[in-house]
Amino acid sequence: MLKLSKKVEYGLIAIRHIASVNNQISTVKEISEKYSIPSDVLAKVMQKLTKGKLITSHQGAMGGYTLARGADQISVMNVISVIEGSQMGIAQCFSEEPENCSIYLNCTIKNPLGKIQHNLELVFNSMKVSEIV
Amino acid sequence: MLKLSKKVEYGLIAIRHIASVNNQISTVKEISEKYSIPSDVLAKVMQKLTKGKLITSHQGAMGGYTLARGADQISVMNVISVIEGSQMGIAQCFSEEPENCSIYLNCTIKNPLGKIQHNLELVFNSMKVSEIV
DNA sequence: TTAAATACGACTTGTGTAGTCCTATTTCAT
DNA sequence: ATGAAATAGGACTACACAAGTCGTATTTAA
Ligand code: SF4
Ligand code: SF4
Repeated sequence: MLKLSKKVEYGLIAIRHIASVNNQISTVKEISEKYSIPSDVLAKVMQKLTKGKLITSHQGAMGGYTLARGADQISVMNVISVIEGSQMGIAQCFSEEPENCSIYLNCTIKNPLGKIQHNLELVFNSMKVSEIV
Repeated sequence: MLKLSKKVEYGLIAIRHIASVNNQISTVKEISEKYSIPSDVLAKVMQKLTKGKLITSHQGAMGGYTLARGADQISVMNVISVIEGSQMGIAQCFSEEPENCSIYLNCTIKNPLGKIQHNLELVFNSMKVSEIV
């Protein structure tokens, strides 16, 4: 609970790695071996990051990945959103239809939790990959 | 991912409720009906909050629960810790033995994630139940 | 003595996480 | 052309956790 998924961690490690080698093209094999990450899992993470336009893929032999923008313009929140495929929500009613929560109408904590949600967004948005290198 | 559990939400709703009726004794039945919470689930949540000394139980007929301290001295973090039974950790290495993570030695993001962890703790610690009433 | 309440363990069901396996496609280099 | 190196992506398994249900024991006021 309240834990980042391994996929997100792998994504952060990979992006930070590419930034650390000055945005030179990097492969899944290279990264997975260097950080002991299962290559199949990392491969799918990279594909999601590509679809999310955080990195750019270069297919074929001698291919790999490079960053799609500066490391100072990629936040932890960006990585979370792209990999999870949805907005981060501290409670059900923030990430899906509020009506899905059977308690919604009687709920007395959604507003205060909204404040917490907002503060968490500030934290994740303000931490950029460039600070991690 | 990064979502509070229903147990925690139920705990917050219950504690807020007791505070809202000026710390008068309140029963599981009363709270579960008022907020449409499954009573069995709420019952176990209340037992955990009791063991965690956030609320006090009064057994037997005419029994129920009251707060064990002022609503301004119960934080959202307190509720999370007591109900989850462990410290909140944004990554495995913050809530259990770091060695459990097979990547730990090669991990390049644990320090930056530590900063995020610290900021999240600030957010959850600063929000008190008294602000929710 | 009875009824109302908490205490607590066992169980089921559903969802999500992490990882594996297999195949297709793209592209560079020979 | 061909083969090797790389990304693309679907199908599947194993496991852990979340949420809820059920049954029973214990406590205590009236
Ligand atoms: S409505 Fe209340 S209970 Fe339902 S998800 Fe939002 S916060 Fe949680
Ligand atoms: S060590 Fe790195 S990868 Fe392992 S849990 Fe901590 S942060 Fe996540």
